[in-house]
Amino acid sequence: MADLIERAKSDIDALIKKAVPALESVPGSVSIPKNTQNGDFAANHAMAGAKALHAAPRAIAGDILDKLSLDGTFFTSAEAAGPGFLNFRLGDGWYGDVLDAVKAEGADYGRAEERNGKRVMVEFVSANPTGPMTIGNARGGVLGDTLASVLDWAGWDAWREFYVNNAGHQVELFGLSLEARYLQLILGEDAVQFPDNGYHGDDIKELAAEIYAAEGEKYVNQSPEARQAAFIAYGLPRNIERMRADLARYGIQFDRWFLETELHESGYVAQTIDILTQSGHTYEKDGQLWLRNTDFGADKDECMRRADGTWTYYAVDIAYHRNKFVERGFDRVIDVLGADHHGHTIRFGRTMACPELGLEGRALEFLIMQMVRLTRNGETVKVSKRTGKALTLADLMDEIGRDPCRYFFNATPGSHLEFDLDLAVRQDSENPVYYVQYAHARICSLLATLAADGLTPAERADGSLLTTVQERELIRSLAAFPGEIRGAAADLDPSRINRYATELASRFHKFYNACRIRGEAPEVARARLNLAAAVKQVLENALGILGVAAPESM
RNA sequence: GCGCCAGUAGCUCAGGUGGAUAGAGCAACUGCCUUCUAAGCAGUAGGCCAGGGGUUCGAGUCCCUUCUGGCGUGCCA
Repeated sequence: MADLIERAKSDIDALIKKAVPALESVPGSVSIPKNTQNGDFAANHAMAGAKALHAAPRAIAGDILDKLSLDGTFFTSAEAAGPGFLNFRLGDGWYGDVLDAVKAEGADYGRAEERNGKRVMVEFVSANPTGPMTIGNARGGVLGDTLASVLDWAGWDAWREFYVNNAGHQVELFGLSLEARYLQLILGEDAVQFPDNGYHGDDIKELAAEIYAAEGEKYVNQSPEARQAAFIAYGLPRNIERMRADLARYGIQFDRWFLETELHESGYVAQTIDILTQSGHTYEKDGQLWLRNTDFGADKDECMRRADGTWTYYAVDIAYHRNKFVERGFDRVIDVLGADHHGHTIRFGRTMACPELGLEGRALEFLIMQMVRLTRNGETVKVSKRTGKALTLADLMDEIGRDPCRYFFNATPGSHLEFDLDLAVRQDSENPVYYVQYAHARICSLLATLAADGLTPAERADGSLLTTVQERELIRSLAAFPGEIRGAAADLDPSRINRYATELASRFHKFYNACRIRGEAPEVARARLNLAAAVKQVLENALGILGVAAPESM
């Protein structure tokens, strides 16, 4: 990977330490100043070393400058400024090198130079299969999917997994709801009471109607248990298939849909909890089995097995994570969860420390995202799958489409996200995704139009032909791409790529308005066209990570 | 009560491991298309970075505290 910003920074660090070896142990750093009048890079070594060297920062800076040699480097000047910064300015060669690197690496520009050989699982969405995907899943979907892409680009072997809770209370409720709707079709709506906590959505009614249409009244005289089991067996696969289809429209495909029932049927849950029992970390109370999670520093203990013999979610989750690490050997696991799960993540982290479980020290991380706040007319709207009033992901795809949705929901995970239902459609024109896509379409048009005039991009870049402020800032943005991917991976913040793409587009639009191509001297025109082509490439790479289309015209 | 996350322009939000004059979009106002896509660009205006202490050469950023909001503290997942 050609990360020319990183290389320039480490070059500066080395140059300074070579000039004044006493700074070798000083934690000086090189950064990019906000204001470009302060140079392209600023080093704070003189300030950081003031104490150790018992000298004023400006004096140290002067000493460094005296002994510094810039011959054969990327830099054309270095000067002391402000409280003791050393400001370095890049020469033409560096700018040309950036463009050549983009051209050389093409669709791989930004990727880590080599795979790290490690496998990371990103588990995300994992919605109950008791109804359609909702708007509540839109955020976790794009964050998880994009995070996996970012990790892949950063050198990891990324695996996308959807955990299907196809067992447990919610599924029972699903069966009861289907049963009620089915019987209501036959016996009349008033003759059958709908379960209190049942799923009220139309999708349940539709499934019940499907069953009735296919098999008639055959279930009326069966036992409730057999009937519910049959309806669950009918409904869940259909719901899962529908979720798969909805997510595919959203641009998300999983490597595996992991069924919770697998953990039950194989006896893996029992086996896992048995480890806890054998090692003395559990106790019985009122016919229930409890994990003494306080042993590991948690604020409370956790129920593992209910009095009726069924496993709790917590018990199954321990087994599932043991499966991820121990059975399947993932080096790292990242669970993308809503903020309403954060309490669980803290307590679960404690459980991981149980020595006998084999999960101690394993790299389990949580990407906690804050909730999406839905508003209408400025007021918060409460929606839930159970009441059947949730806006579905399919609705979103119909009304807004994939690209704006993926861009909109890929926002800083830690911040609340406001989604105004009234503005949902209008967001079309406001969404920055169009700003980015427009830049790409503009470049495509530019290249095509000028090719018709016989003008093609320069084969090799010459930085001395690209010297305006707009050209230089644009090239620096191109150079920043590899570092942005690394940062997004390190911070588990895929929304950084969104912001990067928006800034790159912005700098391109400024360049486009400031720098003409047609009518300029041929060398200049071809150099600028080469720059535009490089921007097109990096926009495609960034949009590819985001799962957003890069249209050739708009 | 305890725990986690947050509070930055009228609104929605950016502000790597502390750095030089806190940024962008929307909304408001002024300009720019007989030549490469105006879904664009240039400019004006808008701020006690919730309040108060502290750490140091230097704080939106780190520590303490108060206030406000969201979420959790289910044998739901």
